[in-house]
Formats: sequence, structure tokens, C-alpha cells
Amino acid sequence: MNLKSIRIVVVDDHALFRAGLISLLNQNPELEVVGEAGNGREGLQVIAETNPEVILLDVNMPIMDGVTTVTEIRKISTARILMLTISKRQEDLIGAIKAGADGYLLKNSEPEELHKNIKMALTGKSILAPEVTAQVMKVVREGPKETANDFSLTNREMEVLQELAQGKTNPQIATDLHISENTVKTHVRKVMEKVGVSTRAEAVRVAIKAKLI
Amino acid sequence: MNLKSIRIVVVDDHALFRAGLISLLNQNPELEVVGEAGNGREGLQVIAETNPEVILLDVNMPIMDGVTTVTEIRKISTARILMLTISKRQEDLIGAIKAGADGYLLKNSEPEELHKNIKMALTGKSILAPEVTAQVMKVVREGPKETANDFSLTNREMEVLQELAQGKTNPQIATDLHISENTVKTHVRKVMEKVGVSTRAEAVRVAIKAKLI
DNA sequence: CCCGAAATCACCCATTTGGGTGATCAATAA
DNA sequence: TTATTGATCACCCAAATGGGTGATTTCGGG
Repeated sequence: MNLKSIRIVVVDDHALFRAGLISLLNQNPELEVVGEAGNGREGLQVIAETNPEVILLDVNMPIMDGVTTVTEIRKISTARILMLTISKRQEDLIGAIKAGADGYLLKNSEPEELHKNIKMALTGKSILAPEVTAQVMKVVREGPKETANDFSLTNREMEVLQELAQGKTNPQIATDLHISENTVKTHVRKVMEKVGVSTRAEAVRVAIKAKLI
Repeated sequence: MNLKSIRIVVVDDHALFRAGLISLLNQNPELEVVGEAGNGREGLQVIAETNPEVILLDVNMPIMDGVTTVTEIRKISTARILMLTISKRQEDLIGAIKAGADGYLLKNSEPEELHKNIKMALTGKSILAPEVTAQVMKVVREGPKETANDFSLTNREMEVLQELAQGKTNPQIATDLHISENTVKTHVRKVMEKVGVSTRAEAVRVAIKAKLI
């Protein structure tokens, strides 16, 4: 309970990794894990209760994924958010940065490296694992790089596309979204128009390939 | 250095996970981590040198993967081998068992669970994470069971499914395959029946998700 | 206060799809 | 030889789909 120790919350859906990580962090007297959670939703709760200075956040989690969680955390906390993940996917990386993460570390980091980075984060620095630095620079170099997943669909149209991608029929979608089949047809037509296809099967293909699902 | 402690070697390519796990294991006086490695090749070396009683082995590793490593370990050691992985893939699971692993645990296990299982392994029991038990039983029930992604589609039906997955319509497929639309419809119907769906959009989803494309 | 975007729903119509039945032909297995 | 299977095609029919037009409501910004 060192008054000067850094208060940390760990959010990761792998119980064993989380437990191991916490054990490791607590070995360092300068660090103090004050909360943990297995998904983003829980994490928000824990963060609201414990008000930590640093948050270690996994990207791939059930219920609420890491990137979404970052967005939500930013609404209630000014803590330093460090992503800690195995994912090197550009969308995860860029998504996390855009959402407001202060760092992106890989789970194969050395423990000393992690300790050092947590302390550095508190000084206001942003942290990037060496393995992903190149990707970030590339994005900076080549401009915004439209995420390909932008067909400027409205929220509702995205929802409809989600359903479409599951192979649902119009009547099913109508039931799921609590709207009439006529409305579904309207949405589906607009989606296909915007996405540039003329059959729902094509729409499914595009949606899945563009990872809009 | 308790003489009665269980000697363990940890082989996992994630340095942080490995360090965390070792930290966690060493908190238990009954356990003693005597060696670690970041891949199967190193692991064999370490195991030959330390002659542990239990080996915790990741499945997904560079240089030499977990399943191959199990096969090699079995040539030089009678230690209990517990796979410790995030993979629930049937091929990994069955492969490890066939290679001679004594257990298959998931990384989201609770720490106490892991401790308990390590001790149980030494008593000669085989360990299966509850999440994968059903898969093992299924294989036992249904025999060897090849390639999982097999809907026993005929060659022609596969070709039709390929087209389907591109979002093509029946007339388009007919043109592409130089057959009549009626024939296409017959094939499509059989494909959907075998795959277990009732719309072509669903078939697209299944085809892509099962990587049949 | 008015405008436009988003979301909702209706009606129409031609085409496509899903599903059932039946038939021919060639290659293969029993 | 006979039976089976794969591939081919035809006809029928009900349901779903795609495409067009038009209308209402709500909501936020100018």
C-alpha cells in the first residue's frame, strides 16, 4: 500500500494471463494492481470504482472489445490506457490509437519492458511496441488510409448489413429489428446501392471480406 | 528447493505470459519451475538438461510447434506433458493427444485449477479442459473423422459453391460453368441441403467462414 | 422556423429463388 | 450384370428478392 505506487487496473479475458500478469506486476513495489476485469463492460465498472492511473487493456475480448472500451473509458477517466495484446492487426492498432489509447504493447514483451513502459506512460509519453511502430509510420506516411469499411452506411443500415451477413431473410430481419418487412427492403436496397452490389449474397461476401461483420 | 516440490519446465513463446506463469507457479511451494524455453527446439534442450516431472507446453510456437514437440519429447522423457494453449482447434487438440500429451488445458484456466491439474497429472490421470472434452468425445464417437470442413460435396457441387460464395446468381453460374440454369438450380439445392442452410446468402456465409472458398 | 437526413412503411411488378418431382446418361461399385 | 452415384436438364409453383415511387415522422442544424 505504498502511497507512491502506481495504481493499475488490468482488463483481459484470459483469467490465467490476467492472474499471472497481476502477480508479476505486484512484485514491483512501485506498482499496485487495484482492480481487474474479464471484459470491457466489467472493466468500465472497475475503473469507475477504483480510478486508476494506468489501465492495461486487451484488444480481443467478449462482450465489449478493447477498442470500444477505450472509447468508453475516455468518457469517464483520464487514466493512461495501454493496450496489451497479441494482435498486430492494423485495424486493431489504428483503431486503438484513434480511440485514444496511450500505448500499444504486445504480450510477448519482456516484464522489465512492461514495467518501464508503464512508468513512461505516466510521464505523458506514448508507447508503441517496436513491432508495430513501422505500421503506424506507414499510416502517417500514406495518409488517413480509408478503412475500406466506409461505405457511409447509416447506423441502421449497418445493423441491417450485419443481419444480411448472417444469411438472414427479410422477414427474419424484420422480426429481429422490430420493423416491417417493407422497411427492411428499403434498407437492404440502400445498403446494396451504397456497397455497389445487386444481390444480397454479394452483399454478404463484401461484408465478410471487408470485415464489416 | 524443496525436495518434494514438483519440477516443472515451461515452454511458451510469449515471454510475458511465460514470466507471469512462472511467477504464479513459484508462489506455490509444492511447485518448482526448473526451466523455461520460447520454442520447442529450445524446450527439448532444457528438458534434456533438467529432467522435469511436468512440462507445460504451448501449441502455437515458432521454429517447432507444440504437437511436433510432444512427439520429440516422448523420445527422451517420460515426463507428464500438459498442453497449455488458447487454441480450441480440433486438429491441435487431437494432434496433441495422438502425439502423446497427457493433458490439454486452456490459458483461461483459473490458477488454482492449473495447480490442481498439475498435481493430478502426476498421479497418472489425463487432464482435459471442460471446454474441449466434448470435442474429444465426439471424435471417439464418430471415429477418426477427417478434415471437419467436409460436407461431402461432390466436385461439381464445390465448384457451384465457389460461384455461390462470389455472390453470383444462377444465370451467371450457368454461364460460367457452361451448363443450364436448371442444372445450376439442382446443384445449388443439393449444396444447401448438404451444408444445412436454406438460402444462398447463408451458404455464402458458411462457405467463407469454413474457408471452403 | 424551415430544411434535410434518417428511419419508417406501403404498393407495384418483374425476376430470382427455394423446393418438389421426374428423367436421361455415363462411370463405377457391388 | 445390376445398382448406385454424379451430372445433366425440364416443368411447376409459392415465396423471396430487387427495383421504383411516394409518404410520414422525428430530429438536429442553419
